Amino acid sequence: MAQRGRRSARISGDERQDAILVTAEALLGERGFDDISIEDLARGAGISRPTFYFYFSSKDGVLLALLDRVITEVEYRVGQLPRDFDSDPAGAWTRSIGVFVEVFTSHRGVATAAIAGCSRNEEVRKLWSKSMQSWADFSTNVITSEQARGAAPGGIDAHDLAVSLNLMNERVITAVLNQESPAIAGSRALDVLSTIWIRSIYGSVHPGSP
Amino acid sequence: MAQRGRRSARISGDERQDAILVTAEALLGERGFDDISIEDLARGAGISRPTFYFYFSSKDGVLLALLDRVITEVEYRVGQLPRDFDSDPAGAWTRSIGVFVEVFTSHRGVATAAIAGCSRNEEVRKLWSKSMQSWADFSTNVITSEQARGAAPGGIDAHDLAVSLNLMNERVITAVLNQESPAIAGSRALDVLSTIWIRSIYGSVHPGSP
DNA sequence: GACAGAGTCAACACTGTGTCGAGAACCCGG
DNA sequence: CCGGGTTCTCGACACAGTGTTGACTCTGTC
Repeated sequence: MAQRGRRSARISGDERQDAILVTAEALLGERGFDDISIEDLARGAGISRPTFYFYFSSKDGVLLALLDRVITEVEYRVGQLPRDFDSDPAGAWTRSIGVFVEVFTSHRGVATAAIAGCSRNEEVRKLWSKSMQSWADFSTNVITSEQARGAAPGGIDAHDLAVSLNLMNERVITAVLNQESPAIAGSRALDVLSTIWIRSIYGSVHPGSP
Repeated sequence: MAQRGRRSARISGDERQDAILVTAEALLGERGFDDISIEDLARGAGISRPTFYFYFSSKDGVLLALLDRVITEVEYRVGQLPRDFDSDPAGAWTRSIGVFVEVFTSHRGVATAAIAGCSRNEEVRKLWSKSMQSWADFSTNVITSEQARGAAPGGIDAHDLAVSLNLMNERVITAVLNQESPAIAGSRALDVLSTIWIRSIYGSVHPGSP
């Protein structure tokens, strides 16, 4: 059955759609989103420019699809993590932040294009902000319960703290990925970020030790 | 001498240049940079589109000039501040951060357009990164000396910490100005940011008390 | 073997950017 | 007051990129 006839005379729609995504992610690895035209994507996928519009309504539609996959990967990997904030707070925070660092690093082009795209496109902004919101909510809950059990001091609203720290992560990671200056060394990013999270949540250098 | 003759028959070049800047800042108050065309700027300044190019080489040139003025204002106001980090660390940090919050808030449109523009334009990026670098260097020096005099604990590189906190400020302030979600309330921003700075620099909730 | 639908693309319309070259207004020394 | 350089102005053009339209070609199905 495999390969009925000689070959599928025409490449299927799904393959084409995928070819566009693959081309886009590849091109995003070598240049910025703005320097990629729809023509480039179409050519890379072996179709003409108008045909591109059969699969995506715009260049941003492609970015949206790519971003969606990256976010799903983060959600999945964070979901796999143990929730041992009360037994090992420092380790638990570090592991969560580590997922972001790793996933965004392995999809550098998509991550930077998507975050830059937030200022330009409504839908990209919506999708990204939805995720940021869910991560911030998760952090808020953990911080609130750490404050409730007396492990973390009050003096700051848990939600404000959670949002600010998540925004910091976003910005610091983008700076690293873009090789901006100033930025910090990629190899130290995780360490630096978790230190700041822990110090500002627990108000002390070594939390957890009773 | 005032108003020699009847009036300058033609408006001077400097006035035109200024009219463009004024128009740009006004329009940035009501819509995003991408939604403003060179035509809009020219019309606002009472000139034709080609004439615009006599004064600025592109739309980004205008943004660059506006950003430059904002940065100068921050530098000036930070320079006026007392440098009393050893007698009142919390207050000193809060006052510095407060300058950023105030100046960027009062030039909301320029600030958000410029920061978004970094991902698009080389020169805007250069200018912004130069300033970020100088603020990060300043913070690094203060943190280093706080660590040296034993007021702040080690365990984190002063420069890494300084850069990350400055990037956090940038991102949190932009989120507030853009009314993003998640973001924090503008009225609490200064408080939240300084709390995070102080906790992560001093590793404790109340620094300075010997 | 014709019909439906999925897929394809040449050609077009439009928007915005940037350039060119001809000219108008202005300034100053002679 | 005149001539010549400088500053300033804009109509007309060239161009790149986006998005649309309408006709055409497959491919599987009844």
